[in-house]
Amino acid sequence: MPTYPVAQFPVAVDCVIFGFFGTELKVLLVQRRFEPGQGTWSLMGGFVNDGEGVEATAGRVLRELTGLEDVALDQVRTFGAVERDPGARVISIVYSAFIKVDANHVARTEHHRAVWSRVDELPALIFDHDAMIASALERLREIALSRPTGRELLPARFTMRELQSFYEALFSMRLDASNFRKKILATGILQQLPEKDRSASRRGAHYYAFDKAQYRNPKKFNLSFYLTKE
Amino acid sequence: MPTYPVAQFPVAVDCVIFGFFGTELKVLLVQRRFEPGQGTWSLMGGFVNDGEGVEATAGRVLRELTGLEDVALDQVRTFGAVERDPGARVISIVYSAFIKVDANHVARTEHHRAVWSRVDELPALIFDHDAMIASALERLREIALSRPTGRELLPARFTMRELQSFYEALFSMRLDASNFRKKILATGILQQLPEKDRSASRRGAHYYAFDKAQYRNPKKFNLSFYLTKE
DNA sequence: GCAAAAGTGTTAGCGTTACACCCATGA
DNA sequence: TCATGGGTGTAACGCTAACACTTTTGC
Repeated sequence: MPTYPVAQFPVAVDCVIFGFFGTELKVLLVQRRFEPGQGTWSLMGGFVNDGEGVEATAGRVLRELTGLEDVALDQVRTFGAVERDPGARVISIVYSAFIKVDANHVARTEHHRAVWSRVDELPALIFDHDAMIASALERLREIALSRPTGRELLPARFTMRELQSFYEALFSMRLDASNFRKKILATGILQQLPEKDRSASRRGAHYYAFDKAQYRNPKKFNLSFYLTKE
Repeated sequence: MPTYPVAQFPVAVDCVIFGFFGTELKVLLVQRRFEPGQGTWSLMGGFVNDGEGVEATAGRVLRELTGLEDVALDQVRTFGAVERDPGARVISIVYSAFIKVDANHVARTEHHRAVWSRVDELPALIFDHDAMIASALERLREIALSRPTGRELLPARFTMRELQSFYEALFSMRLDASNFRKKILATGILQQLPEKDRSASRRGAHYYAFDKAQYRNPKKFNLSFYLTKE
């Protein structure tokens, strides 16, 4: 450290938690529990503690809200404008996480009065949390074009239509089912399972799962999504 | 702010300053001026002051080192591991900047004992500054594939070969001159100037400049660089 | 048989790579 | 005139978008 005195700040971590619900991409919002802005919709956040790495803070925040452990967290961006929080100068590091929604953490999220909100229909949010979500979404889109994505958001097995719906929700575009199938199968990241889902059609749709090895290291992966209609 | 006490930390900004020298992409390194690690090679950095946005801190750091104003700064990533600086818990936000090297700031950089170092031949660096540079470089590569890049690094006018050399240095690959020319011209971001550079060939190579309007908003921009040889 | 979704096949066209070839000019 | 880098042309190929078509099966 230099010899002159150095200013110090509270450092927060805010988490953009994504979930996928059939055809809708959503983020988890909570109602802020203290002033300023108590009761306003907000991302789940927390302050970095002494002796705690910021990634660990993000993990703790996620665990508090959802009970989930060992969830991959991606650092998105840091927001450090002077006036971003009118109550105090807080520098906030945004992380994003992708979770599969199930009954286990519903009780916890309800305790925090958390709700899932569609990313394209967000309510008014506190501070710069709308920009935080926009950054996280932009990053997610970039990632989804350059490497396999969705394993953390989709159930263990899923139909081709469900996977397509995920990409359609992410990019807000309709994709051609035939071409989507060929492109995604060509990457080799999917394994076809013997079982079928018969809920949506007479014929039934094969379930797929991500191929663990190929997912990490796909031979070929250059999805380019051009919108087909709408 | 919550009712319980919240830890506070010094927050630093470290700048990865890129420069392009003919065929070599370099970063500006300084010798650290205080302990721990005084004298070790390091990125230029500074601490965020009270009432100063982190982007402003980055601007100040860059100005101190180079004298340059109004340089575009990109936030790269925040490094917040507990032990990253053994002297004190410091959370550091990394910014990158691209500058055109000229005589004006050489005096300043010399005052800081700064040197330009090739990105592929970096000396031992303090703390996690090697990871910071790696992150900045990775980001720069991503950006260069998705939108016009190089205006901040190249001189006001440049030959096609120089532009190609920039991409070759950035991606460490040789590109086919004929195809590079066609691809980059197809984006419409270049204006051919009437003057020629006769230093490298008998015939002379046209100078080009970036078209201001097209650079911001190119009609078509999907450079995909496949290496041709080596 | 029919409807409805799953899944396959085909074609035209575009964009790319690789490389041959022409151009301009100072020495 | 020749060497040198600048610049143009082009053929083969791969990939994509669009969409027609076949399959399966409960009703």
